[in-house]
This record gives sequence, structure tokens and C-alpha cells, in this order.
Amino acid sequence: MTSAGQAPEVFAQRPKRADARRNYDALITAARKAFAENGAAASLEDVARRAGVGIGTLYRNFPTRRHLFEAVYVEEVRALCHSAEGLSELPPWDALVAWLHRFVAYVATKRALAEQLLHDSEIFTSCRAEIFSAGEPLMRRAQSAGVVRDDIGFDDVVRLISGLTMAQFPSPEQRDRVLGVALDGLRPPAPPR
Amino acid sequence: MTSAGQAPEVFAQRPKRADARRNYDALITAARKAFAENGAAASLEDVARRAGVGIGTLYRNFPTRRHLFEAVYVEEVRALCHSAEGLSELPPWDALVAWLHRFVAYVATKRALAEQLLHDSEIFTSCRAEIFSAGEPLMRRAQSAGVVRDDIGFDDVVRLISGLTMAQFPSPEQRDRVLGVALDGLRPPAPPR
DNA sequence: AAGCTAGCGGAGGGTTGCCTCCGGATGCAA
DNA sequence: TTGCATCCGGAGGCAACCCTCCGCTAGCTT
Repeated sequence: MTSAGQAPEVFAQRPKRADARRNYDALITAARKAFAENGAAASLEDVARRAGVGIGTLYRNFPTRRHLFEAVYVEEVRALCHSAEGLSELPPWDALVAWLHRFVAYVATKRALAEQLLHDSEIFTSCRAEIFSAGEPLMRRAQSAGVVRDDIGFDDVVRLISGLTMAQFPSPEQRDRVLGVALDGLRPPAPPR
Repeated sequence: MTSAGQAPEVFAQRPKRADARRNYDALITAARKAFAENGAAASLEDVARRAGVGIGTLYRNFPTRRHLFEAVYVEEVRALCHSAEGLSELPPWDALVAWLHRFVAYVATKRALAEQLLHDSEIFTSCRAEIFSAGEPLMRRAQSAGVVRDDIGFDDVVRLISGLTMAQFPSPEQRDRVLGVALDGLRPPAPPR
């Protein structure tokens, strides 16, 4: 029950003919990999090659490098937000922490994507909105329950987490340990101190 | 009194003739700007242009893009580590926090650099060592004083901070607020919980 | 001040990636 | 089955960048 579903149609929509749709999906998948491997500057011709389609097909579906970027990015965000559903059955703190963990895991490999999109993109802002509508309720619930300090907003948490997301961790264990430390910072200060 | 000064000479050394040295420095400065603005893929010809030297000169000083990268990077790290000197006059916690703030501030703009260097570079490892020898003592002192939890290492802190470093903050205020939250996570857990 | 040599600049050849364009193939509706 | 609208692929022109090479310039030394 995120706000997804009626998101902005600003970006390239999935084509209707069966073969075209196949190609579209193959392109997105290939692009995700290529960007993850080679960074934001991955060759579009390489993407087409991986997807097993002609370069022309790529350009028809995504007139611009950015279009392709955005399509990949949007899909990631969708998945993340979707995963917030059902989390409200957990206790407030656990729900928040669980989702934030997913946040990190989902976005961890998308460095290149994020870097490219961070600047001036309306898609980015609308995705941001989606993320907020998925995570902010969890945050507020935790604050009302007194298990998260009151002097910070959800946007602070997003920055904190997405910062970690960008860092390179040698092992998932260390990543979780560090995330744990960061999360401890969210706890309300102990009464005496 | 960091371990700087006799650092690895693996990389291009500053030339001896006056004009050459001028060009070398101009190149580093230009490169720093170019990388900050255009990311890791900035055009080397552009760098030379900014520095007001011929492309040949650039290639003579830095045979490889990576050489240039490393020269810029090393200089940044030097400055940061150097700034740890004298901090031990402050109380343990304050000293650590002060340095970490500098860490964030110094490295904040070097996204592109870091991304490129993060992989397989011996320069990177040696810089890492330098950072550790500058920061780890501060950390240990704070731990002995009981103002930082004992179950984490300095490397965890580095990850935490350099994560923040990567994130894009709209204002320095928010950046500091978030950093504050993260730092609170370093405090030892309050006795009861 | 005169010569030696380190250093300079930028033309240019090669490579790579971008993007357009259109003849041919193919899903889909009737 | 047939027709057509949609979609495909990749050749090819264009632009950007990489990097080498070599004739000239100008610090430095004596």
C-alpha cells in the first residue's frame, strides 16, 4: 500500500507488442548490470549487445541515456517501497530497522545510477516522494512509541542510510555492524546520559 | 606527527625545474576541479586546457589518468592527516569528533576520485594506512576514556563517516545534524538500555 | 653569455562511443 | 490468411577523447 501504482508517466512506457516488450525488459536488465559494473558511463552499445538487441532498438525505447537510467532506477525504487508493506505488523522499532536494512541492501549496488540521477531530475524527486511515503510512517510510529528520538526527521535518516549505501563494504557483516551503530544513534538519548 | 612525510614514492614525483614544477602544480589544481565538476571521466584535454598547458605536458607528468588521480587524491589525504596534529590537547571525545568533522568536510567533494580509486590501487591502501595512523589513536584514546563504545573498531568509524561523505546534503547544517546522529551511535550504550 | 638539456606544446592518427535512418521482418487483427 | 502497422537491426557519419611524437623554447650551469 505504498503510493506507487499511479506514479508519473514522465518516462518511457513499456511497449505493447510482445516482441517489443521482451526487448524492453531485456534492455532494462542488461542496463542494470552494465551500469553496476562499469559505472554511469557504460557504453550503450554494450548494453544493447548484452540485451541481444540492435542499438537501434535501444534508442527507440530510450531516446536518451537518461531515459534508460531512469527506467532502471524507478524499477528499483518500486521494489523497495513495495517491500514496506506488511511491516507494520512488527513492533515499531523492528519495523523501521527492518525496512532500513532493505533500503541499504537494495540500493547498495546502484551507486552509479544514483550519482547520475542525483542532479536535476524530476523522476528523482518523485521517487524520493515514493520512498518517503513508504518509510516515513514507520519512522513516525517509532517516534510516537518513544523508541526513536524526536529531534530528527525522516529525511535525516534517509541521508544517513543512503550515505552508508554509497560506502564500499568488504563484507555484509561489517556493513550491518556499521548500520547498527548508525541506528543506535537514532535511539532517544538515555535519560541521565 | 602523522606518518606522512616519508610516504610511498610510488607515484609521479614533483619535477625539479621551476617551470616544470609550476605546470605540475597547475595540473593538479586543474585536475581537482575538473574531477569534482565532471566526475571521474573528465576529459584530460580539458584538464590540460584549464591548467594552461599543452596536452603533452600533462602526459609527461602523468602517463596515465590514474597517475593524475592518485596525485590529487594523495594530496587531499595528506592535508587531512596533517590536521590531526595537535588535536590530542582536546578531551578524547571532542578530539575524535573534531577530526571526524574535518574528515567529512575534506573528503566531501571527492566523490569521483574515491569511486575511481576504491578499486585495486596500492596508493589507496597506503593512504588508508595514513588515515588510520592519524585517526586511530584518537579513537583509542576515546575508548579508553570510556566515551566511545568498545565493540567497534576504527575501520567501522571510517566506513560510517565516509558513507556520509558520499551522500549529497542540501545544507551543511543537515550534514552536521546527521553526522551528529551517527556520532551518537558511537557512544557507549547507556547502562540500562 | 653561451651551450646543454629538460621541458614544452599541439598536430594528428587511431579508437571508441553516440545516434540517425531506413529496408526488411514480424506480431496482431480481421 | 492476408495486410499493415509496428518494430527490428546495424551500417555509417559524426564527435570526442586518447596518446604519441618531434621540432622548438627556455631554465640552469659554468
